[in-house]
Amino acid sequence: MPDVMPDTLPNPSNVTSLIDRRLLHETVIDQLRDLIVQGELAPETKLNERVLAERLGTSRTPLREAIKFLASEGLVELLPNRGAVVAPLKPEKMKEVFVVLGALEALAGELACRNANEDDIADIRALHFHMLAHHARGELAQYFKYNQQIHSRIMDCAGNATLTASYRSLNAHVKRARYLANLSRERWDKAVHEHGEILDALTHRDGVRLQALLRDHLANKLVLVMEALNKNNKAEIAR
Amino acid sequence: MPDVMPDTLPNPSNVTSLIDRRLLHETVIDQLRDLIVQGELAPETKLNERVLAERLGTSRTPLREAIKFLASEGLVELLPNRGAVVAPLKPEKMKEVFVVLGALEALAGELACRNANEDDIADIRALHFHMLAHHARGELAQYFKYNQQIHSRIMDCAGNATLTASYRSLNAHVKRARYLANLSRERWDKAVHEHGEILDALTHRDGVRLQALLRDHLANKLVLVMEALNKNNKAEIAR
DNA sequence: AATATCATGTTTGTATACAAAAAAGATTGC
DNA sequence: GCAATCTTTTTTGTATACAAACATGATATT
Repeated sequence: MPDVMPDTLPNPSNVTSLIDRRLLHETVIDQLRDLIVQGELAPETKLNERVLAERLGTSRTPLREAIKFLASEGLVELLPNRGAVVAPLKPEKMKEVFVVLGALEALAGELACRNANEDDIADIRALHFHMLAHHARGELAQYFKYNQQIHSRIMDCAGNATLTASYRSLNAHVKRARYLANLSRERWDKAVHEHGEILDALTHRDGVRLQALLRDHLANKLVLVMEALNKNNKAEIAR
Repeated sequence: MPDVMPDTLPNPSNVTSLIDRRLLHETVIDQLRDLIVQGELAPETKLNERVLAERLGTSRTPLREAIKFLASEGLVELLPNRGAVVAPLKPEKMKEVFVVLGALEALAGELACRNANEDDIADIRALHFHMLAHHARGELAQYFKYNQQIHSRIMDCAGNATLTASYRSLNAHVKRARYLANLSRERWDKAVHEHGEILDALTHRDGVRLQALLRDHLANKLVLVMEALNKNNKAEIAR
């Protein structure tokens, strides 16, 4: 039969094809988002288009498109005729975000208790014990990683992509604050304990309890972030 | 020697300068969003950049930025190397959106019962009776307008701008489906009755009850939209 | 010297030009 | 006559060029 394999290596000369290949301007969006979320671009930093474009190895046009995209996510703010800045990390805004995230996570917990299958829960349990190990060794970065994964997996178990997208978008704001939260051992232990209860509620598919636990867990996290933000603010004022 | 009046009437030929003047590309975002939400640009319509730019009286660059912005809101979908299309109106997606909206409105109701002042509630009551009047006269468009305003005002009373933003973004999807919902008198009467209870719960600041009512109200609305969507789908298949 | 006005430079906003990819159409081989 | 490939055309993606707005620094006048 015919078929001469029409699509073997159609673009061998493309420089970026080695790694990216078919993702194009979305790369810029992800790169810029990472810079902001990881704090490399601090809150209120002016986004100079020429400089940033050069840094990301692209031109102003795709960068501006990425900026507009992230503006809709709330990570950057657009100033008419004055460009864009990284969205400020205001305590007031943080409170708002946490309240909404609380509702979204509570919903996810409820849905997850209904929809998760046993394999899902086994995966989450595995993540939980990884997290415990890193907690025991005091490895904060690794702990955070598994912590995030657990919450993400619960979110995924809810089986609602729209919910997941909203969660991700709002959670990006929280992630930005994470790097400045100085976790005391006491608080840390408490958070870990809460996670134990969360896993337990999920295991028993106790949706009502899981909702309450997730809400409380988030409220406690808010306290941490607020303390860190206030300390940060004071330091800035004293400067 | 000074000055030959360099900037007198720099753009006398600019057509749009008469009205807009200082709002710039955000105009394009709003225009495009309206076109999509009002159904002028039907779901799955390919967004031809040249044509659309001409239609909106601008160039491709600002239009593309607007498209990226709306992509983040979920109103358009980006196809790599193939441009963008108006996001399809899938029943599955609608279900998801309504579930999340339910959680957001419930949260808003709870917060509104705590934070609203008496003037706020009086305003909402006024809107409610306007809505009743239009319902009595069978004026659907006007009814929808006041209906939307009531829900928006409750949202505002929650005093959480982040919550409001998330709500607006998701609600845009629902608005798109509205124009095809063929409301029977029976259903319509039921929705109006529910609104009466909602107002009552708010008046008595019964947060728990208001939450439940808003969730139910939304669930009923979902049923309507789903029926309309299914009918629409069947019509398309039969076509 | 202080302030106001002007001049310069930088940055954003928009339009256009160019390149790569996809779609549509024509041509050739079977 | 049909199908597959090649060509042409359209459309997207990116870069650049130009114009308006903003910021900044200098000059002049009181």
